[in-house]
Order: sequence, then C-alpha cells, then structure tokens
Amino acid sequence: MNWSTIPSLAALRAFEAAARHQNLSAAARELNVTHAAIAQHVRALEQEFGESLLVREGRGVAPTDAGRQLAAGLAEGFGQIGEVVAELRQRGAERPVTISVTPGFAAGWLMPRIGAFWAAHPDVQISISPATTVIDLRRDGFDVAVRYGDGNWPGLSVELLTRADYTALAHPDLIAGRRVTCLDDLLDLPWLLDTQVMERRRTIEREGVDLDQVKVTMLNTNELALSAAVSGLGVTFQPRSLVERELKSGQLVALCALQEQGVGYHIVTVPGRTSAQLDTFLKWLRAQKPQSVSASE
Amino acid sequence: MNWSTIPSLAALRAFEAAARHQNLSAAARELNVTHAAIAQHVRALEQEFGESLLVREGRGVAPTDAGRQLAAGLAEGFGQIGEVVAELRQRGAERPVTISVTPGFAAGWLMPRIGAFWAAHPDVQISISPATTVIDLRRDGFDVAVRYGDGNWPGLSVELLTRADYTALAHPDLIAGRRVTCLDDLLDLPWLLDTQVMERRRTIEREGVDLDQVKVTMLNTNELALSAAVSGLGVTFQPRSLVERELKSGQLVALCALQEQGVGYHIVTVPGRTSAQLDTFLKWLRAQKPQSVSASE
DNA sequence: TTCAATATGTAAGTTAAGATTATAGATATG
DNA sequence: CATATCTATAATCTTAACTTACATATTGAA
Repeated sequence: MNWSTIPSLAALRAFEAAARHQNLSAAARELNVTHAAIAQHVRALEQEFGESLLVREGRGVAPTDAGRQLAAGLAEGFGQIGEVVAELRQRGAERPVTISVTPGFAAGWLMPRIGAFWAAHPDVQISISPATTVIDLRRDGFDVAVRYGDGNWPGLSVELLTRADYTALAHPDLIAGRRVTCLDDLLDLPWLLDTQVMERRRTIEREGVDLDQVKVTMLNTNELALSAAVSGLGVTFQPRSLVERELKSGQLVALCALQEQGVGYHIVTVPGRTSAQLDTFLKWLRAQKPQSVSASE
Repeated sequence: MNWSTIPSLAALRAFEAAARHQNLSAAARELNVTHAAIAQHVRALEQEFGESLLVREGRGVAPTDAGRQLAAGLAEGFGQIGEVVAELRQRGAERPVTISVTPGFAAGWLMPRIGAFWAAHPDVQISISPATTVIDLRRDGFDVAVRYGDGNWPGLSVELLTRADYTALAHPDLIAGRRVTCLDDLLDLPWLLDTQVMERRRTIEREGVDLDQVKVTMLNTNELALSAAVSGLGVTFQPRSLVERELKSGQLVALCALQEQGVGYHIVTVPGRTSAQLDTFLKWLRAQKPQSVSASE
C-alpha cells in the first residue's frame, strides 16, 4: 500500500465520527477534542479529495454521496482495527502471569510459599515454568524470571530477591558426633554433586578445596543430589535459601557457609511491561524478601 | 467504539508495516520516516499492551504471537481504509467536471464555444447542467457554476466572466427603415417577454418605460421569446453576450443597450476544491473572457 | 419576535505527538 | 575480519493536531 497517497489517519477518523453522528460536536465529544479540531480535519480531507464530504444541514451536517461512501469504508476499517486491539487487550488481561525459574528455586523456595499467594489472590493466574536454560524474557514472552547471578543483565530491570548463601549440608546422622567448622572437616565424607551446574563446582573450588582429592558422587541432577543428601548418603551444597524446609524439619543440617560472591536470586522483569496481575505478583514477591538480605531466617 | 482505549493510529500503522516487512528499516522507508520513528512507535505499543510484539532476530525483527495476531488484524483494517480512499480518488479522477449554468447561458454562450474545448481537451469530461434555480455548489456537488448577478456570493470564489450588456434586439425586417436610438423608438412594436425572469422586467422598467403602455407578448420561456424575435414577431431583450451568434448571422440586430447595473455572468467555484480537469476547464473558460470586459466584439 | 441553547466556520496561538539526529552495539556476508 | 546493514535509544527539533476565541447560523420555546 502506498501510504503517501492516504491522508492523515487522524483526519479520516475524525471524518468517520462526524459522518456517523451527522454532527461535528458529537464527534468531537466522542474523540475527546473540540469541534474545531473535527472541522479542520474534515476541511483538510475535502481539500485533499477536491470534493465536498459533509454539507451543513440545519443544526448538524449530512454526508454527501462521496462522504457516505468514504464513511462506510472507514467505519469498517476502523472497526476491524478496534476489534483486533480489543482482542489483544482481552488476551493480555486473561493471560496468566508467566514466571521463569530454575527447577531448584521452584522446588526449594517458590513452591513452599506460592500456596499463600494463591490463597490471597485466587483471581491472579500464575504460570510457573521451571527451566535450566536461560530464557530471553522478551522473546519468550515471560513476565518475570527469578535468576541466579550477580544481577548484571543489561536491558532488564533487576532487583535482588534473596542471597544464595551457598552452604554445605548433610543429614544429621551422617555427621553425628563431628565438629564441623569448615569444608576441611568434611573431606572424608562423600560429596554429592550434579553433573550440570558448573557454577557450583567453581564456588566450592574457590574455598581452596581440590575436588580430585574428595570422594565425589556424581548425580544427574541437583534434585537427585539433594534427595541423596536427605537420605544420608553424603554432603550436598545448596543455596541455604532453597533448603529452609529441610533445615526446619531436621532432614538436613547446615555445616558451613561458602564464600559469597555477591550473587543471589534476582527478580528480573522487562522494563515497561506491566499489568495489574503482574504488579500484584511482584508486590507479593517483594514482600517475601528476608528482612535483612544478609540474614537468613 | 471507544477510541480512548485505542493507541495512536500512527503507532499501529508503524507496527503493521514493521511486522509485515519483519524489518524496521524497510517499514521506515515505506512510511517515509526514519527507522527510529518506527522503533519508538513499536516500543510505545508494547508498553501500552504490556507485552512484546516484535523481538529482534538477527538482522531484522520477528513478530511474537501477539504481534502476529495484531498485525494481521491491522493489515485488514488499514487495507480496507486504503481501498475506500483509493476508490474515492478514482471516482474523483473519473468524475466529469460538473458545471451548472442557466439554460440561456448554455445555449447562447457556452454551446457556441464548448466545441473548441472538446476538440482541444478530448480527455476532459464535461457535464453541463442547465438549471433555472440557484443551486448550492457545495451541497449539490458542482465544481463550477456560471451565475448571473452582481458577484456577491459569500463563501464562494467569484470572478467576472463577461458583462451581460442587456440589449433590445429584433429581426432586421421588423425595424426596416426605422432609426432606433432608445427604447422610446420601439414603443409601437410588440415586445416579447417571458413569464419567468422578473429581473428582466425590472431592468426594462429602470429605463423609465411603463410596461403597461406597451403591447407585451408573454411567452413561457425566454428561449421562446428569443425564437419569436428571430422570426420577426417582435422586440426581445437579451444579454448581448448571449446573442452574438444571432447578431453575426444577421438574424437579429441590436437596437439599443440598456443600463448596466454592474451585473454580469460570473465564474463561481468552491474555494479549495480543485482537480486537474477542473483547472484545465477554468483556464479555458478564463481565456474566453472578452479582451476588455466593457467592450463587446 | 426575541431570547437562549446549540450548531458550524475559521483565524490565531499553543502543545504534544511524531520525527530527526546522533551514537552505540549487534549481525550477517564477502 | 572488515564492511554494510541492521536495531536501540537518548536528546533535540518540527509540525500536525489541538485549543481558544469569536463570528455566524439554526432551532425551539417564552
């Protein structure tokens, strides 16, 4: 389509309203402008087409033949546009808040808390997608992600939710009678590591431990590692904020904290993308932050 | 339709083009703007809907699901609008130049000349509508009228075409041997007047003639009066500019001129309404003006 | 008939939407 | 791996669109 041959859309819209109401003032009210604005647009169109479109008729106006023809076509066109816009808004309102999280965060942090949210906001639909790969919030259409890292994701709006506080953990029976103050006290126990998260290995090695000198049991996923630790099969390393349930129930005990590198779990959103439902969820999420970020309960 | 819930039409158009081309720069070229303008519009829409519509994809962009849906609807809507605008333009281009004239002017002035115009501009369609009632140029959709009067028609663009030069006329045989210098020399001859044009009676009476003292023959139309005069049945009063043909051929001779009241035939157009065809016709019409308006050939 | 209410018409001035400019960073292609 | 071609975005500018203000026209009721 050659848009240069088409007059201003605002003028066409103004004319359509005027022709429909047969009344410039009514059209002006509909479009929230003054009657003068409508009159100007109509004049401009008539100039453009070299033909009268509206003629004054007593108190009001009446479309000419050409005007009637134009108005009918415009009504249909603008109607179509209005419809698809309304559909999109509808779709947006109905769409659940989509959240991307790691499986570990979902199981260890979000699931223990989300029940309270559901109870408080039964009207807000939530869709939680656990995924190990880093997704592109924009491309994949997620409203919010909780990401582990240092908070440096350019182009996104980032906010620390909770520090990771990587900690060595084990079943109480496994360490019965031991005094554990640092990793060196655990070198003779089996260490449970997953094959996927390299970050974890690096965190441990930063403590000065040579993993080759430890009896390491590799497990396919971190969930398995955690599960094995609960079963008393060895020592696991998890963000303390994700194992609060196990600590509270006594399934695991914290043995020693690993060095923090200023990393943690962050709320990541696309700047400018917002909705009522999303705002509700984000507000709740922020309320879940520990009082002081450095202190875990 | 509630327009306040619909984002800017310019933004929607920009987005539609971008989604269609999957390329902001191409969309910008289509709309004759810079790519930055397109990018801003798309950003504004995404903000408005709280949802991504386009995601960057290598060199170019790709619509998201929501974007695809929106773009499809917009394409249809804008297409409709483009179509009806094109139709109207087409109709305008094909529409003949419509001219409103009095029957007398048509027969006595326009018809003798219009052949030359047709020959010179075979591509310009002309529609001549003779009518005795004064039409509303705007309402009735005429491009141009030739009106008799003093040129005072507010809201219209007026230009003198030729003076009327009302003249008493008769067949040469009727006045054979007479010396006629003023109306008084004609009082014993039958005067041919039509029943319609009151203006003509007033023009005659301004000369100081009491029509009750003259043998007046009433005819239904001015054309009949003229025709009767050519047949030698009496004296007729016509604008000299409309009987040039009869004068030249000797069917009538001019007897004496009546007082001019500054009236004449005017070219009347609607300001701002123009087209190539209309311009061609108006140019030709102006070229038909007598060299000096006061002197008739 | 006159008055009040409600229209349209248009010139002049203001505002904000839309566009450009400029700069930076990404990604194909030869 | 340089070059051409994209997108992204902030800052600035331009002008289409709008408002204000006043004039004129129509309608209906006092």
